[in-house]
Amino acid sequence: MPVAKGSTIDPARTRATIVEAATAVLYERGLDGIGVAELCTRIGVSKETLYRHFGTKEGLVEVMLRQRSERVTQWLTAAVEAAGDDPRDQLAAVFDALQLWYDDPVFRGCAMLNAAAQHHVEPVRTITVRHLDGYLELLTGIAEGAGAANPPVLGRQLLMLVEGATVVAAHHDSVGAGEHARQAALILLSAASAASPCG
Amino acid sequence: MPVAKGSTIDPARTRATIVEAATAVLYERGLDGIGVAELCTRIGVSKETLYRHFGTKEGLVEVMLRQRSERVTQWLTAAVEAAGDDPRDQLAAVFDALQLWYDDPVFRGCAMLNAAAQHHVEPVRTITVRHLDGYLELLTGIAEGAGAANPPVLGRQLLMLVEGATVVAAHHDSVGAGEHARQAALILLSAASAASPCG
DNA sequence: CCGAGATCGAACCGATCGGTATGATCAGAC
DNA sequence: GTCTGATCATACCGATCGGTTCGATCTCGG
Repeated sequence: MPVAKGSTIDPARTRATIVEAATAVLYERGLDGIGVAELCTRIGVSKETLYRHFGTKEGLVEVMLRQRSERVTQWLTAAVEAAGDDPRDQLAAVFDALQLWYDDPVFRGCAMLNAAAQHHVEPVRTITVRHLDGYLELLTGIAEGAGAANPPVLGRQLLMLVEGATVVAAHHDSVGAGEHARQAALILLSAASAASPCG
Repeated sequence: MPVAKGSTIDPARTRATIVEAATAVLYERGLDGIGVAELCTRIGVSKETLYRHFGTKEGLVEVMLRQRSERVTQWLTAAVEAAGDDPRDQLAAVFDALQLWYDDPVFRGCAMLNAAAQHHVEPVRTITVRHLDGYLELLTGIAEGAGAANPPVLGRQLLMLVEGATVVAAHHDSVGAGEHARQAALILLSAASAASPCG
């Protein structure tokens, strides 16, 4: 049932299916936690096909990490846009979305950070840096919209809250992690937006 | 020159030396980034000796992670105690200490989190959870000392800032990460301690 | 001075790793 | 109907993995 036999119209479809399935399996087991042979079995594709599409295991990993980074960032961006124009609502939407992720039974932390923690290879590290760049841009934008005194710094502090909440949810306790981080974020936003306390 | 030949008085010394050296090498290369053979060469010890002391590679990893977790936590605790009685000074001391760590050329993020990100084995995950427990206890104590309205929640939010700052420093940019996190932490502390804003 | 035991170096083990090659099968284009 | 090429299943490759074994060497306690 997987992928399909023969040249089923579409090599691109095969490639997409591989990336899709590999993303789930590699996220669950860890990049080095499963060999190519077993990975292919789980995906339902032959090694020959996988290597023709991606060259090496590393190649597949990079493609899938890039796609995952893009999707997650777009997902968060969409949540922000759906929250309206109030920066406080936008920020709250970020952490509400994160809590939904934390509650997913398959949640295992940020795939890019997990990858960077083990694969010291340069391409993977670059993907992770770009991924955090995307988050930072989104959060700094909210900080700007709120009229923060120093949007880049506030954006970075919010990034720390996002990543910290994700780490705590993944490795300690996910219950209420998003909510607690959201409360903290809103406090920081308020403090940075008021020219002086109680102004 | 390493460890010493024959039964040099002290098997315990050999064991300690192995843990010490393995900690540095495994932190730099990643737990699965180096084989036992090369690891032994770098340490300057024979495989036979390593396996007699630790049974398996996993056994060595667990011993070294436990030791590292204890040391780091004690180091942070000492920094807090040296900062005096003012909770604000104590909290600032935490992030100042962290920034020193981030500036170390060998800094590669939290070893326990890196390990948990790849080794899905239970013992390693347990060590990581205990590690975060230790941080949380320290930070919640500061929150209590500051008379926070809800010390457990504030402690958790501070934990997120600590871990978030470490992630950002390790995988994005270490410059000023500790300082920015410290500013955010102090804002949260103020907000949680004041019964009402500007009270 | 001799035995116990800690260590070393190196050979060795089976398993698994990432990656390649082969031969057959099957779908679609022409 | 035939050719192209995407796919599969399988076998295979050398390298490396974690782990074991062995003989020699050295230190210390008695």
